[in-house]
Amino acid sequence: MNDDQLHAMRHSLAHITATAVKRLWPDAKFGIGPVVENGFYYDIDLGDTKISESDFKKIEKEMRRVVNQDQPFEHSTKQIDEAIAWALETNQPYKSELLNDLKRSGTTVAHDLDADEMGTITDGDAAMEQVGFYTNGDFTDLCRGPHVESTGKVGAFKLMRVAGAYWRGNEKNPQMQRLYGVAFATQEELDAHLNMLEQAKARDHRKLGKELDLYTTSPLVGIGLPMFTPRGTVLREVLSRYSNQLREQAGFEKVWIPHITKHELYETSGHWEKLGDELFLVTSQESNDKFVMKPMNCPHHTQIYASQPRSYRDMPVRYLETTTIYRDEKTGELGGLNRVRSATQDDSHVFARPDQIEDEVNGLLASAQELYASVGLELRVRLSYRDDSDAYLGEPELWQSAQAQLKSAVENNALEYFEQNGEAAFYGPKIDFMATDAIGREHQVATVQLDFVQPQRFGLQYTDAEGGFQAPVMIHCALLGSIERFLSVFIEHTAGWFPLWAAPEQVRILTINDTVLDYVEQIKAILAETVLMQPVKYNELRYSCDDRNESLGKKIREATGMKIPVQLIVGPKDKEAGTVSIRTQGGEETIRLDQLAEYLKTA
RNA sequence: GCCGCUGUAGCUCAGUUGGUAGAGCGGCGCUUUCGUAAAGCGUAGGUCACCGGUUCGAAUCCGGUCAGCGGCUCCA
Repeated sequence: MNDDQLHAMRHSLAHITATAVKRLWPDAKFGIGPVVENGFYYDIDLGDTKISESDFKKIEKEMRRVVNQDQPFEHSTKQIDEAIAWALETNQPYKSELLNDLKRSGTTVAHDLDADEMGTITDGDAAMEQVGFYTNGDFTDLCRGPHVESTGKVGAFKLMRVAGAYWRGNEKNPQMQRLYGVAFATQEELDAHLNMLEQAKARDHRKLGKELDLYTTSPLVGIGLPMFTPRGTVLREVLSRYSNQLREQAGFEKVWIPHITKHELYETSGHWEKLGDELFLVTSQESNDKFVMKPMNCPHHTQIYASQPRSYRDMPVRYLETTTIYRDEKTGELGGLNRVRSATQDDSHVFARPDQIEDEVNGLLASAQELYASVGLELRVRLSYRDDSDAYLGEPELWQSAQAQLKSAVENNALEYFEQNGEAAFYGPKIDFMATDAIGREHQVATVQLDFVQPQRFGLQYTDAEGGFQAPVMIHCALLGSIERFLSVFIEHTAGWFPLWAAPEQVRILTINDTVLDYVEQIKAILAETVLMQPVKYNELRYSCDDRNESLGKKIREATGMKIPVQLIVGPKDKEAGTVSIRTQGGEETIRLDQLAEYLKTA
C-alpha cells in the first residue's frame, strides 16, 4: 500500500467515525476530520453531551457495522450556495462556516484567511463555484477527498483518545471534542504500532523516574518544580561535569550568578517585553526595586564581561555555568521533566571578535559531537539563517559572514545538516541539534546561537588594534540544553540502563552468605580506589554492597530492577579462588580480583 | 489557562445495587546462610487526595479544590 492509499484509508475512517457518531448522537455537529500521523481525528460538538473513552466500545462497534455494510463513497458536487443551504438545513454550523470561507477565499486554511472575516457569512462573489461532497450510506460530508472505494476497504483501526480542541485552534472559539484514532493497512501493522506505544510507555521517564528513584515532585512545592533524589542528582552532576569538562578543555571558565535580579536588567536586554507573563516576580519588602527570577543567564554574563575593559588580545572571553532558570509556563503544559518551571541549563557564552566565530563554533560543535556520541544519541543539525525581510537586527554583512562561518564549522565537523532561511532569531543565526533516540523519536537538544544584539544593548566593547572600540559577538551554547529535558530524553533512550560512567549506582556487590564478608572488604577496597577517566574525568566509582540475609535470586532481581550495570556476585567459591563473578546485561563472566579495576575502567 | 479521564497502604491494584476497607509486593520481627530474576512463618501500616453537600449511613452519589494523565492553546 502506498502513502496515498493509506491517506485515503485514514481519511475514510474519519468519515466512518463521524457516520458512527451521527448514528449514536443524531444532533452531533461536525468540525473537520483530517488525517494525522498514524491515523486521523474528527472534531465533534455534541452540545452538553460529552464523549468519554468509555463510549469508544460502542462507537467502534458502530464503526465496524458501517465497515461491514461496505457502503460505497460517492463523490458529488454542489454549487457553493446550495452547499451553504445544505449546511444550514442539516444544522451543521461549522460546515457552514467553512463553506463561507471557501466561497470568499477558496480556502479554509486559517492562516491564509483574513482573521476578521474568518467564519463569517459572505454573500459576495464566490471565489469557488463548486464544492465536493462525499456520501457513504446516509452520511454526507463536505470533503475534497480522496477516499477509498467503499467503507469495507479501510484496514485496521482503533480509537485512541478524546481530547478538547478549540474550533480552528482559537481559544476564543467553542471547544469541540477531538476523537483520535490510529489506522493501518493491516492488523499486524496496527499491532506493531500499539506495541511501539507500549514500549514507549514502558520507558516513559516519569515511570522510570519513580522506579529508579531519580526525582520527585510535591504538591506543596508546586507543579513543574521537580526535586532530585540522591540518584537523580548523581545523573545531573555527572552529565553537567561532562558538559563542563568538554568546554573547560576549550578554554571556558566557570562563573557564578545569583538567581534573582532587578527587572531593569531585562529592560536593557530587551527580554522584559518579550517574556512578560512568563517571568516570576519577586517582591522585596526592603526596597522599591522590582526583582524577578532569572529566566535566562546571558544578561548576567554580559555584566561580568563588562566588569573590566577588554582588549582584542583578550578575546574571546568564554564563560560557563550550569545554573537554573525559572519560567512561569502555563500549568496545563507542565509534566515530567520535559516541560518544567525550573530548568537547569549547562549554559555558556563566548564574547568573540567577528573573525573568531568559526573557530569558536567549531570547538562547540566538536564538544557536542563527543558528548552525544558518548550517550549514544544520533545527531543532526539545523542551520537557521535570516531571509531578506527587515525583521533582523545587526549589519547584513555581519550576518552573511557569520552564517558562512557557521556552515563552515558544521561541515568541518562532518555533521549531517539542513538549512532553513527565515528561521533565525531576530538577534542572530543559530544551529539547533536534533537527537534521535533508541525508538526513533527525534528531540531538540543542544543549541548554538549567535547574538549581535545583546552586546549592543549592553554597550559591550573591546579595544581593537587601532585603539578604537568594537562590539563583540555573543555565542550562546548549551550542550545538554536543559538538564531536566536532556534527562527525560536520556532516560527514555536508555530505558534506564545508563552507561556505566553515568549510572547513579555503577556496581553492586551481592553476597551469597556471611562467610565472605571479609573478602567483600577486599573488593570494596579495590572499588574505593577505582576512578573512571572516560568519558568524564575523575569519575569516582559509585558502588554498594547487598549483604542482607536474602537469597541471591532476590538480590539479583532487585539489582536488575534498579538497572545496576555491574553486579558482582561473591560466594565462598570466589573467595577461595580469589575471583568475582560479574553479571551485566550482556551476560556473566568470572575474573580474578586483581583484574577487577581494569575491567571496570575499560568497560 | 481550557476540555476529557483518573486519584483506595510505601508500590501495583481489588472493593458487588451506598451499610465507615482488602490482596500481593515492600517494611518490621523470628527462622533460614542459601551460587545467577521472588526462602518460610509472624506482624505493623489507610482521615479511601482534600473540603463541603445529599443520606439514618458515603471509598461508592453530587459540587468545589488540589494533583496526575491525554490533548488544545502558547512557546521554540
